[in-house]
Amino acid sequence: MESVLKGKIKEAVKVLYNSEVTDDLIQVQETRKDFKGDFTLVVFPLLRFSKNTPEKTGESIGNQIISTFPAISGFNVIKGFLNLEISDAWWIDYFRKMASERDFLNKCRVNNPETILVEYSSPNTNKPLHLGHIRNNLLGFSLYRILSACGHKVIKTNIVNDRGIHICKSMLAWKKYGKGETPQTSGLKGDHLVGKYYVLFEKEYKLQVQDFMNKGMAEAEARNAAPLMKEAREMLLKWEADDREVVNLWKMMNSWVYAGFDETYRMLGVDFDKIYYESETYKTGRDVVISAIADNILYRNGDSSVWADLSSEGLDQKLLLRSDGTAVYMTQDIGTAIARQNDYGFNKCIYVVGNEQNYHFQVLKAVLKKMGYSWADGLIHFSYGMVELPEGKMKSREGTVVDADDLIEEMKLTAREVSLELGKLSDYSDEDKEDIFRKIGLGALKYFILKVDPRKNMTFNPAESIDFNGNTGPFIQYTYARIKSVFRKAEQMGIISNPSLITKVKAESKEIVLIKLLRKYSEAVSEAAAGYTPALIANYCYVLSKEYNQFYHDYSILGEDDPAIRNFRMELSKVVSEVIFSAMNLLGIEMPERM
RNA sequence: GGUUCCGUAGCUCAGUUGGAUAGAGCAACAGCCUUCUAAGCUGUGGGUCGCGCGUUCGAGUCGCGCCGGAAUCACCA
Repeated sequence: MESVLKGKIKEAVKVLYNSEVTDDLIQVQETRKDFKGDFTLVVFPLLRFSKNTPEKTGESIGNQIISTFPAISGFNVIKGFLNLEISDAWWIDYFRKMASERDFLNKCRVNNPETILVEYSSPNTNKPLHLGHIRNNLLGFSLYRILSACGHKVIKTNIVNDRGIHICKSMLAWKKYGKGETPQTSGLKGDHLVGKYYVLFEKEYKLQVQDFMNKGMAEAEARNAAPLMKEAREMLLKWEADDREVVNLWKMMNSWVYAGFDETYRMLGVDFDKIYYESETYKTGRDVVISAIADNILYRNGDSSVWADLSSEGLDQKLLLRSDGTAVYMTQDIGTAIARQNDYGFNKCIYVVGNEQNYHFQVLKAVLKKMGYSWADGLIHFSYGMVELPEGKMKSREGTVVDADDLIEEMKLTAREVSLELGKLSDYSDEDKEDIFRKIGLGALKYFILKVDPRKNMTFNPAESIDFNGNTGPFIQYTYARIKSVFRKAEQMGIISNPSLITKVKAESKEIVLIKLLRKYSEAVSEAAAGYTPALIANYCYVLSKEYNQFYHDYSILGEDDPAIRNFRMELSKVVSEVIFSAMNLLGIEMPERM
């Protein structure tokens, strides 16, 4: 419609002022709610052609268009804005096509699909997932759904940081103090069990450091000298030397962690197509780095450490191999990126990683390009903001970390409480009820996180539990469940709607507003994909739900006597429910049929 | 100190490529269930868009400078 309209305006300007206008001067936007009309032409840029006042210019163009374009039923001019009114008949006809063809779900498909890897989650194997990981996982998974909806081939991937000194710490503590404790014997989830020993290590280690410091040692020295740290380092060396006992312990404890993670992922409803392990990819990175020295791309320092000089790219010197030859984080990310390009030949690889690593990814890209990998242009750091508590950053040392499993459980409990209080599900089996509680609790959590612009830091206040009213997941789920309820009732009454029977009924303004909103769905998905912003879809869902609830409140659907109007309202409701379902699905949020 | 990001109502957040009188929710207060689900709907109050200058017919949005906050600048990950 906009492009047709722009064409007409262009014609009108030519007829009126004998001037060819470039497209960028024709600014058509949706008319603001508080004015009459559907589309608004901003006339200021056209004054140079009309050589007249904004009001007169608007009048002339409006008159010219209304006489040549039947879809326009009227217009008004306020200041420099020409508000064009589209006839209800046109909107209803538009809706009839939309409802009949049901093509609103894939209008956002691109012409040239790409192969895109989305990396998200990226946990360490020494502690359970927390709220920050939840944001990460939800963003990554939603991005996968959104890009897939646009027709891209998307591979969900994860990089597990399963090696290094941190995991040796948990292993060592378990060996020393664990007395053979397992998830089975303790009843603890595997990741929590391992996390417990990581915390225990830090606690004992701190005591040792303090002890040395009390004897007059400097802190840095004490940290190095503490026997626990020495032992952990020895363990790491043994691991790198493939020491059988250490490797077996490592495998066992990691398997506990993975079982724990899998459960959290299952609860969150996220999964992966391909998981990479740092323990496997760091070697590739190391080999590539070493061969790049021979090509003079990288250089070796006097102490035999290896560096990249990125000063010509406006960056700094970056270490890639330590003087003892071992790999750093950057090295393994180089290896992983190359492995992924070999495995999938991706056009883009999107890293869902917190904004604290902005510099890291700038360097990663620069190093790969320096090494001659032109595909490195396709590496994209989807940098999202931190989740903070009212008193600031979450700190594991101070025990202020919000545990993922706890939070999920809490959300389900709250959903149960609210639901039971409202008592609308009394005829459901316990199993069905629990499933609904889960959908609502998780829906509230996911929406709470995804509705915020990913780039921004966000605040989570544990004291005020996540809301179920207003701009929330359950509000949107409720809107959906209401529509479903209408159709259950319709079935009982034997009323069936049919999109092909939509005729030019007299529509209420709220109904036209809904049609306009539905029309914008694919646009919202495209924009969310282009800008990597699931929040746009969340906001779209809210606006649509809010508008529908007003309509629902003000008008009767099944109680409407005029069969044509009833049919139209039923179809309108049905398409709204389908769009809500589909949009929320892009956020990974499930919809209950009743609640 | 260098670089990057952020600053909108008491709180949590929206705000399209610069467009008209800056919007929601929560919290507070006042209403609406004999009717398709009240997890809803309606209304009231609440703002120096951090501050200043500039570009423009027009700036919450763009540029520059301050103020405030965050991240990063490791032979950590």
